[in-house]
Amino acid sequence: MTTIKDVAKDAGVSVGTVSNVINGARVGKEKKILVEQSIQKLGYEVNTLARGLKTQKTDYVVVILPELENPFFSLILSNIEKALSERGKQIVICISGGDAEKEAKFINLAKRNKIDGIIGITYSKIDKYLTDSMAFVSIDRHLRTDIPYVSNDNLAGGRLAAENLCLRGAKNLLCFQTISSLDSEVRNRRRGFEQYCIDHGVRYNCAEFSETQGSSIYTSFGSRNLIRNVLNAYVNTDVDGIFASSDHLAVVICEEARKMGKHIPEDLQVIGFDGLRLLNYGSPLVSSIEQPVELLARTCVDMLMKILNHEEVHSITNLPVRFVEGGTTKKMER
Amino acid sequence: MTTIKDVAKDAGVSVGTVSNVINGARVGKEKKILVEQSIQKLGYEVNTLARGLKTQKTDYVVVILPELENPFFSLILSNIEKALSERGKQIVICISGGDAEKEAKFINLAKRNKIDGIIGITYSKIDKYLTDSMAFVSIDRHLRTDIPYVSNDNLAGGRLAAENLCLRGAKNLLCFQTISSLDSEVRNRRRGFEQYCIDHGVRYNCAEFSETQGSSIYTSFGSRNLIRNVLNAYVNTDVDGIFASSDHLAVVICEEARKMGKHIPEDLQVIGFDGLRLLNYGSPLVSSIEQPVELLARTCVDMLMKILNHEEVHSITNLPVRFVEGGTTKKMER
DNA sequence: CTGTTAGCGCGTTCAC
DNA sequence: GTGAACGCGCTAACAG
Repeated sequence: MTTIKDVAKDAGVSVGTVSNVINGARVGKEKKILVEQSIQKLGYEVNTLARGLKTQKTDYVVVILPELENPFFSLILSNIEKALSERGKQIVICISGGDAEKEAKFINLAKRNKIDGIIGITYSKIDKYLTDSMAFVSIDRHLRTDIPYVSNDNLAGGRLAAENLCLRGAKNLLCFQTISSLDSEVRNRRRGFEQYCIDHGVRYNCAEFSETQGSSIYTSFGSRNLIRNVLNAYVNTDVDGIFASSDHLAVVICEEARKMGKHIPEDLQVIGFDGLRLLNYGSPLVSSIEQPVELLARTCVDMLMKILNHEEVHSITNLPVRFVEGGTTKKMER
Repeated sequence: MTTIKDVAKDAGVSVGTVSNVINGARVGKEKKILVEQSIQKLGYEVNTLARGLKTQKTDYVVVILPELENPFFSLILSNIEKALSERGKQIVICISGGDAEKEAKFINLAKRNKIDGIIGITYSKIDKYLTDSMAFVSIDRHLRTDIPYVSNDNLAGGRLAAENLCLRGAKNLLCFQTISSLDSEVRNRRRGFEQYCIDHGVRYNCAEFSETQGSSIYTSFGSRNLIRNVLNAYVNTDVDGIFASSDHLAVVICEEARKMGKHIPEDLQVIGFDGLRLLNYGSPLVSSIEQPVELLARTCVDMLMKILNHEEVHSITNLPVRFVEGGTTKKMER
């Protein structure tokens, strides 16, 4: 392996000068050319470990995600990757499976490895593992007062869902969500939903179920039986509009309701949350409140950059959402 | 930050002894306990940069992927992550967008950063960027004779597709694929398809289209017009069975064919490749040849570990595939 | 501008 | 079994 010393010797200058050339400091024209030639000739490349040891920085950013098989998370990762790579940062992924210990382990590793910062979407209790020294941006979750977080306008999203069900003729609504949602900003989806119903005198109920721990806690496919049971309790009442706390849940609800003989959207309208699309590109899977994933990712990354730059940052929780028509709600006249 | 020196001082031993404790070398019992206590007390953690500088290893592995928004790739990443994290490796992701330069840049970065190895699924010409010194495992692509690769049994997959179309009554088949597929092992899908047709005297055609470069080259949603044109040329012949080289393509073909008035699977049966499912968990999106993604990932990782271990490895190209029923082929009597 | 040098934190010789 | 000293490759501070 060729080092900075070899280059210095070959170019007939000192290592300091070589270092200056590499890092764009002012260097005399001729020496600079000499050094560049030697670098070319020897095929020299900086050893970022040595550099990091000195500077305590690595240009790595850890992204913590509960899952990758859930398209919503891979979509977020994809967008974060774009924004981060534009900033010259590389991404180390941590797939936590919702396991707080694994998250903690990774945060520790990140510290040891002198990772520049962390962007995390986490629903477990990791507050105590976070040292003040780490640059951390949270998504959809308020972790600690000193940790900024970014989320869409969940309150407006919930309201929007209720409103769109009502506009399409639903009279008796149901808010259907997972327990784990209760922990995070996501709970505001329900709040917004309830607000609208109360403000407009709409009949409504709220149902929730706890997802089974394990392989696919964020997918709602593992908990199909639970969902079926909850749904059973409502399907034969005159509930005619359901707001599900995620598209995953909405898809399963639609499937199960159809099995129970319901026609969607004629008998029962369903609105999900996230705005997922077929293969991430095609048509919406269900009618939904769409999250601005790209903006969300970009906002997180900007925020992290500011922190690394020692600028002051504040949480942002009002990223705009919108209703998208996906075939599980009735068409509206214009 | 507390260093190994601090621990040594606190424990009243030398740094060498502390190092030995950390790395499990033989150390006197009492001193060992002393050191461990100090480590606890001071909250000491090894600086992996300093260690890496010395050992030239980092426990990082780069995974190169064309895209993340394509569920097939995120599924692969998910499975690779599982296998790799079991081995104590961390993952740095490189999303290339099919850009050879970006891939090259990352391979270089990996070298500079003393990354342990690379697992890559790449369709561009990166042969020349690969230095012999890097541990590299390729997926679905034969890059160079000295670089091992892993792929499923594409030949059998193609045959299986043709066979299943025929078993379900299709008489005039069409193999529909993208140009970019031609470059890699994926081309064997067509070969297998043709083999079966020739062996069994089945009428068949092959159509291909070149995907537009850009944002979503692997998704087949950007190239909808092209697909439509190709399809148009065949849809009014008596073609009644299509084998698409990916599920993405199959989905678009189905949509477009339906728009053209075809009923699927009655008038036209379609089989894709990959075995993607709704939201990665639900029912198959289309009838398809399913890839053993988990096995594929595990095989890659095992192979990489062997390389790092200086064991000899050989390419594996016969991972088993199977047909999955997804509603775009007719039901078969049993 | 340029060269010299002192660490960054750790692993690894050797002597003992 | 233990400790002192050296070097991994680089940056930054300083002196010239």
